[in-house]
Amino acid sequence: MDVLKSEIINKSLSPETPERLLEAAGEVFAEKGFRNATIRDICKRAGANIAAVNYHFGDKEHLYIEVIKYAHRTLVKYQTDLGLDDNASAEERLKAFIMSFLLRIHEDGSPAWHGKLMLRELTEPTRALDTFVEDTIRPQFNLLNSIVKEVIGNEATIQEVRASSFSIIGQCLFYFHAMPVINRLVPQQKFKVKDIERLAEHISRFSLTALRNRDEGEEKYR
Amino acid sequence: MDVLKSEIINKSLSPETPERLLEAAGEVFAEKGFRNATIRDICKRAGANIAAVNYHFGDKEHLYIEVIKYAHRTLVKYQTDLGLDDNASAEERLKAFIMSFLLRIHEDGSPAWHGKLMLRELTEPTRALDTFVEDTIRPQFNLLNSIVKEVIGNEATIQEVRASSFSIIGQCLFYFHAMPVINRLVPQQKFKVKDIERLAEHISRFSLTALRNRDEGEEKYR
DNA sequence: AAATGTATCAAACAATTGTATGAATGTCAA
DNA sequence: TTGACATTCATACAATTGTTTGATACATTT
Repeated sequence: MDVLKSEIINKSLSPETPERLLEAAGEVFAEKGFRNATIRDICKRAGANIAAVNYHFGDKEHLYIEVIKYAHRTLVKYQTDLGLDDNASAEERLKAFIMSFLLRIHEDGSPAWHGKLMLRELTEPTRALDTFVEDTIRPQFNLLNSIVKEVIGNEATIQEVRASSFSIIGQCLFYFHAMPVINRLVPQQKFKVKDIERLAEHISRFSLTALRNRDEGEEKYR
Repeated sequence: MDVLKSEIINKSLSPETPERLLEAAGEVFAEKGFRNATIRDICKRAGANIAAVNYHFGDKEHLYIEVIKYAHRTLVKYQTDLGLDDNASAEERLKAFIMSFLLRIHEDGSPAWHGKLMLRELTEPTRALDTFVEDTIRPQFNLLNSIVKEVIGNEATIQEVRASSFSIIGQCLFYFHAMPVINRLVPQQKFKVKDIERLAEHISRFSLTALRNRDEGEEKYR
């Protein structure tokens, strides 16, 4: 409603329904997956008619593609502002990266479905994954790689850097993928913002000590 | 009704069709998920009639439950024999654990669908997850915890031990969850048995150095 | 006011789904 | 053989799905 004023300048007069459809479809797709999501459910949540999807987006698949784009659009807003100064050390930047990663994935706030949808694309990829990897994931991966390389030192091979990055991402993603199992294994553990911070602390410590003492492991195992 | 009775009493008479159904259903469920899997597809792969599922298992949901049990039955066979002697060090046991974990998850052999099905249960749990956690996952988790505690030392709190175990499992699971993304990020990387071994080597090194130098991280961050 | 084009609506369509049914086939004991 | 039983088969059914259609309401322009 607030943004309606600025949007009116553009072409058509009804920007509301498509946006409501995108938001509702995002929730449903994230929750049920592409095929289990029904157009009727989406339209019902959006307060729109059953024919609205076909009218505004053509068909279900095109709606999904637009949802992915929509999610990507709002995700890039989040991931830029880490709030750390330019001359921060690699260690600090790594910790900020992990914290940001965890928060972005674990948000219970308004755009909660973005993360779930991303997870679905990771696990059961659709045609949308290719552009998703190139536009969203690879930049993040490159950023993490550069941080890791700086912590390890310049003697690290690209393979070692990548493997270490995967180790870090894997630790973060675990708390997202395996949530139902975690809740059953350790029922008393909660995941409020405070706990996420503690989690980021642990992963940072774990990873940083592993990276800094890499030479020790090397001489031990080579 | 009499379906269950007959299934129990003389299973020696016609063990073929139910078993073929379980095997085919395992593949399809793992590949498509519960709701996207069609009975027609399952029966077709099993070389059985469309009515076979309803006859032998009642309905689709009971078939799924039996598939989970069936998968669990064959999984426990794999996970016991790690092939390490009794007086092995904690470090060696950790490495063996990781290697076994990765191999079990990454097998391209005959029972390839067990892992995928497990992943589906992790991500989108059904009623079968509860018993699955208690019977299969928790014992493994306890085993890993004991190993980690031995590496760190007795001064470690239970929370630290658990978090470290999660860090290790997370690294392993990542190469299972995010495979489509990994293939796009690093297309040249292959995952033959040889590569799995190298992977286990990396995760072991990464985790062991993190665990052994835990005190360093502590004084740095506390 | 009339005309035009856009958006929404209820209803119906064809395809696919899980499930049920009754006949046909096979098996084995009496 | 006959008869009882378990199994398999083709077919049908009801429910749900994505999609289409034609009528209707609304806003802007002529």
